[in-house]
Amino acid sequence: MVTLEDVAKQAGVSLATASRVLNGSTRQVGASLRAKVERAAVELGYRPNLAAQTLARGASNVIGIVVHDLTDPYFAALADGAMRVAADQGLLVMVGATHRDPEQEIAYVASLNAQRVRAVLLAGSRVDDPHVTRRLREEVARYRAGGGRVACVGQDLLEVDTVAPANREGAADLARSLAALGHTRFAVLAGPAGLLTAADRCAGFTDALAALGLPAPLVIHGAFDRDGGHAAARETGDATCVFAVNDVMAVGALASYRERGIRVPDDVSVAGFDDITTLRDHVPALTTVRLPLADMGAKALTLALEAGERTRVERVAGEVVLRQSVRRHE
Amino acid sequence: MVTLEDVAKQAGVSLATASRVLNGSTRQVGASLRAKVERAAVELGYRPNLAAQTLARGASNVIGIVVHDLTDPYFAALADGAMRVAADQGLLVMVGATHRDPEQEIAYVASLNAQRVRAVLLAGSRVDDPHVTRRLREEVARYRAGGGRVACVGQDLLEVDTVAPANREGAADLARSLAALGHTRFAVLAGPAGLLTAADRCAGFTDALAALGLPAPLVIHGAFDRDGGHAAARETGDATCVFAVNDVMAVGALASYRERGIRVPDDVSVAGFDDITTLRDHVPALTTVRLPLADMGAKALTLALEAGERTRVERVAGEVVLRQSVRRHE
DNA sequence: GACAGACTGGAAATCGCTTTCCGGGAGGGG
DNA sequence: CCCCTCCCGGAAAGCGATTTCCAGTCTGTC
Repeated sequence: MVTLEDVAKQAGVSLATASRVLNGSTRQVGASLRAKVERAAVELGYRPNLAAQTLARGASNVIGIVVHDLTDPYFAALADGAMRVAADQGLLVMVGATHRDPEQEIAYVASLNAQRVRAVLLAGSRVDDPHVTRRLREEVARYRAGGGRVACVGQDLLEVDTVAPANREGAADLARSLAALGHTRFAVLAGPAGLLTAADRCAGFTDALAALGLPAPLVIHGAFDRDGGHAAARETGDATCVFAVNDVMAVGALASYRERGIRVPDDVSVAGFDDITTLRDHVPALTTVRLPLADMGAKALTLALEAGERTRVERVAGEVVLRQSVRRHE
Repeated sequence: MVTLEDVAKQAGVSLATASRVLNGSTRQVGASLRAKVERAAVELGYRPNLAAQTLARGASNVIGIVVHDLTDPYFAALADGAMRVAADQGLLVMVGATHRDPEQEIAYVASLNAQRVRAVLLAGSRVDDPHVTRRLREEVARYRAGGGRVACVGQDLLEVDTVAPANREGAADLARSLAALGHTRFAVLAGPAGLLTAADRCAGFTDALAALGLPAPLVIHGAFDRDGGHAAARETGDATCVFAVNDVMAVGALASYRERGIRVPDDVSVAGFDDITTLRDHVPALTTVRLPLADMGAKALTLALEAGERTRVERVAGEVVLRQSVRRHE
C-alpha cells in the first residue's frame, strides 16, 4: 500500500508538505513543490488511509443510517433521501439493517460510535419496550457524549432531533374520509402490538371513529409486513372497510382477498399508509396516507448534521389520497 | 471520549493488558486483572476507536457495497443478501448509491479503498464505455494491489470474482417460451443502448427468435426504470408480445397499456426479467425470468471474502416463470 | 534443590496522517 | 541599512489502538 511517506519521498519533500498539498489544508504550498507532490501522488496511485486521517483529525466523514429492512420500500426511500444529502456534503454512508431486532439497533449504534461516524440516523419505529428503549438511549447518550450527532425518524422518544410523521392525525384523517363514504364497520390490520408506529396509526384511526360516534373497529394484530397483512385479512369478518397500518400490509391484504374471490373495492374497501412509490402501478390503486419519505430522510440527516444546541422535533403531516381501493358504501 | 488509556488507568493496569482483555487477543490475562479491566470499561462506557484499531491492525471489519439505486428492488434484494452474510461474519457495511453515474462508481471504489475496507461488492450492470471501464479497472486494481478484495454482480469484465446472471440464456429461454405460445410479432423494451445487462438480454432474446426463424423484434430503447418502460410501451406498434428487459420497466409498460385501455394479456402479452419480490402481488401477475437475487448478493460477497487465488466466475441461471401477463396467441 | 520452559504483565515501537512549532528567507517600512 | 513581519518548508509530537519484545513469576522435572 502506498503511503503519504512514499509520495513525499518520491517528490523529495517532507511529509508535512505532502499532506498539505493533498488535502486542502489552510496552509499554502509553493507551486513547484505542489506540482511535484501531485505528480508523485498520481504516479504512485496514492490513496489516503481514511482510518489514519480519521484518527489524526479526530473526526470522520462517514455517517450511519440504521434501518429495519432495506428491502422494504419505506426504508429504502428514507435511506435514499438521506443518502442524497450525504452525497451532497461529500459524506460516506454506512447502512445497517436490523431486520427488526432492537438489539441489533443498539449494537449498530455502538458500532457506529466505535467508528466515530459524524452522525447517525435511526430510521424506523421505536418499540414499546422500556428496557430496550432505555438501553438504546444509553448507547445514544454515550455516542453523543463523545460529540456524535443523532437524528431519528419516528417517535420522539430518544431526546434527539426527530422527524416525526403525524401517524395519529394521518390515520384520523383517513378514518374521517372513509367514514364520509358511508362505511361503519371497520377493521384494522394493526401490526405488532409493541410497535409504536403501528400502535399510533391504529389509535388515531380508532379514536377518530369513536369521535364520529361509530362503532369501534375490529383490531387484528400481526406482522408489520406483506405476509402479516395477508394473514390478518382472513379475519376481517363483515367489515366493509379495512385499514392496514402500512402499505405493504395492505398489499398483502389485497392479495388475500383476490385469492379468495373477494372483490376490492366492491366487496370490501382497503386503505394503507405511507404511499410507497413501488405501489404506484398497483391494481386496484391503493388509498393511503402519503408521507414524503425521501424528504423525511433528507430532513432528518440535515437536522443531525446541523449543530443545533437544542433537539428539534419536526412533525410531518400525511395527506390522505383516495384511490380505487375504496368506494362508497351504501 | 474515553480511550483505552483511561480504562487502563482506572483499572490500574498497562495499556497492553487493557487491550488484550478488551479484544480477544491470543494472549491470556489473569482473571483478577481481566475482571478489573472489564469493570472499568463498563463503568467508563468505553467504546474502542475503530479508526485506531483499523490503523493498528492494518485491516478493517468493514465491507463496501456499491449499487446503482437502493430504491430499486433489484438492488435492494442484492444488497440485503450481501448484508446478511456480512452481519453473520460480524462485518459492518458501507453502502454507496451511484444513481447510475459510472463516475460515482469509480469514486466509491476510491473512497472504499481509502477506508481500507476488507472487500468491495460492485452490484449492477457494467456499461459499454471502454474509457469508463478502463478507469474503473485501474481503480479496482489499485485497491486490490493493497490487499483489497472485490467481487461483482454482473458482467465478467473487471477480472474479479463475479456472479454473472445468465442474461442471454434467460432471455433466450423466455423467447422460446413465448414463441411456443404462438407469438410471432415481438417488441423489446430494451433500456439504454450502453447498458450491458440490457443489451445482453435484448440480444439473447433477439438471437433466439432468429434461431426459430421468426422475424426480428421491434427494439425500443429508453431508460432502465419504470418511466422508461412506460414511455417505450407507447411505441410497440402491432407487436402481440412485449419483452421488457427488467421487471420495473415491465411494470411501467403495464401501466401505460392500462391507461390507454389496452388489455394485458388479451390485447398484448408482457414479460419482464428479474422476478423482484415487490411484484409478487401485481395484477396481472408478471411473466418473467427469475433470478435468486438475495442469493446472488450473498454469493458475491462470499466469493469476495474467500481468499481465492484465481478469480472465479459463478454463472447463475434464470428460470422462466409464466404468469398471467402473457397468453397464447392464436 | 536447581534449571528449563511456560505464562503473564508492562514498556515501547508502530500504523499513516495531521498539525503545531520552529527556523530561514524574502519583502517592506522606517 | 536594519528590523520586523509574513510565508513557506520541515521536524516532531500526537491521534488511539495493537503487538513485539523483555522481564519476572510459576510450574514441573530430574
